[in-house]
Amino acid sequence: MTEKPAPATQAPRAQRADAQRNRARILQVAGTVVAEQGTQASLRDIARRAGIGMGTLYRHFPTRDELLEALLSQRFDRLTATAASLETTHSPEDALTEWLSDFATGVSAYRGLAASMMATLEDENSSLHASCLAMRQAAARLLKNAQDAGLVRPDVNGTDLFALVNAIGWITDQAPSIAARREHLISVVMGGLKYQPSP
Amino acid sequence: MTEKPAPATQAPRAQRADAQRNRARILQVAGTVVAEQGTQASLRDIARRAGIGMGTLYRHFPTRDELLEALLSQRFDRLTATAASLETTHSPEDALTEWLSDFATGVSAYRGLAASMMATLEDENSSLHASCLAMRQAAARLLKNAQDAGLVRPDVNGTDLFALVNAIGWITDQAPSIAARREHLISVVMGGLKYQPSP
DNA sequence: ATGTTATCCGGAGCACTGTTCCGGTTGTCA
DNA sequence: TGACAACCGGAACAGTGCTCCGGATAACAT
Repeated sequence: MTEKPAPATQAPRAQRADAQRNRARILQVAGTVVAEQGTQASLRDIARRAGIGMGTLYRHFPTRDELLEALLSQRFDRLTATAASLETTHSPEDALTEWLSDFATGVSAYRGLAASMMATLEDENSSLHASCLAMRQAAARLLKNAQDAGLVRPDVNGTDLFALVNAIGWITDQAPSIAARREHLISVVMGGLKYQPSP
Repeated sequence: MTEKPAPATQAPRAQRADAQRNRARILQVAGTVVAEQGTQASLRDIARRAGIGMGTLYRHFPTRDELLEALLSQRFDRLTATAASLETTHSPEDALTEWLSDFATGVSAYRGLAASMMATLEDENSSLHASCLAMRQAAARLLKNAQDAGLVRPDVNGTDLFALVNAIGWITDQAPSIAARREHLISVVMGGLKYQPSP
């Protein structure tokens, strides 16, 4: 067998400067294009407008999800942190209400974002899956607090909550006339979450 | 001006037999394929499996919506009739509840159906738009009856209702784990519709 | 039975998509 | 200064929706 002459832990070369430049440029352009066209934006278009080739884009982000993840991870992390913060500073009811409103606003940042998140819910290989999980768990804590305080139906779980809010997020980027009623629709669903003793 | 020598109302030739055969075959195959792949099924695939060319398919159904409309119109009409019937035979609350459950079942018939309906909500040129409208209006009547009886929040309109049910329909074909909780999610939203006096 | 012709058929073609692959270039380190 | 791994960019492939048109043919008139 031919052994490597190099040391056991072969240190990989540092990332080249042009690679760093390209990655940054891709992210910058992708932010613009996704804001324009939604999460289903043409990858070829992103590459073209960034002045690079398809190969370059795919090497940096082998998957659309990985590109989205790079664009959205800060947003997710912020929402996770906000949940933890609200948990200590607000009442269970206010914390949940406020966080959901915050989340719903974020979902509307990019058209198609709700669909992208749902698509990766059960795909553990997706990058978005990982970054969503922490956020979902943080939200589930807020939910549980509200349930323990008797303010929310006990038969709703974290996945239900996530699904409902994403459903609202999705429906509101189907038609402008519905987007205008987003807050209203959220209030209806929130009312449905509230605990209702059987008559 | 050159007048037509033919009679004033020039009778068009009868539709050819092969055209009728092809149309029927397209509908049959489209039903199968859409059941398999959802409303975004490949039109080329439908044509191929029907043993016809793309031109034939597009002449019979110039738009995907027109094909869907042909597949779904009976379903829509039935839901409209059901609404009218329930209005006379059931209490306002039961009528609304039962109809929504019926509608929600229908939305799950084809994957992507909720998205297709929403996409044509504001596109008056779409065939689905027309066939949906009567159904939506019938549903709006049920809603109004329930509101007049003080059973549903008065600030919900027919579009809100349609949006909410479609949102549930959409979310349930995003992931199997959520589809399993469809009835549950519907009950939460229904709870939110119920009138809640301010505390 | 035969001829005319409107109607219909089917696929080639266009512009687009996501994704893979590879020959040539270039930055980096010895 | 060289060597070479890392990197670049685009060609290529298979798929999509949709349009267009030369040729086949069913329905009608004679």
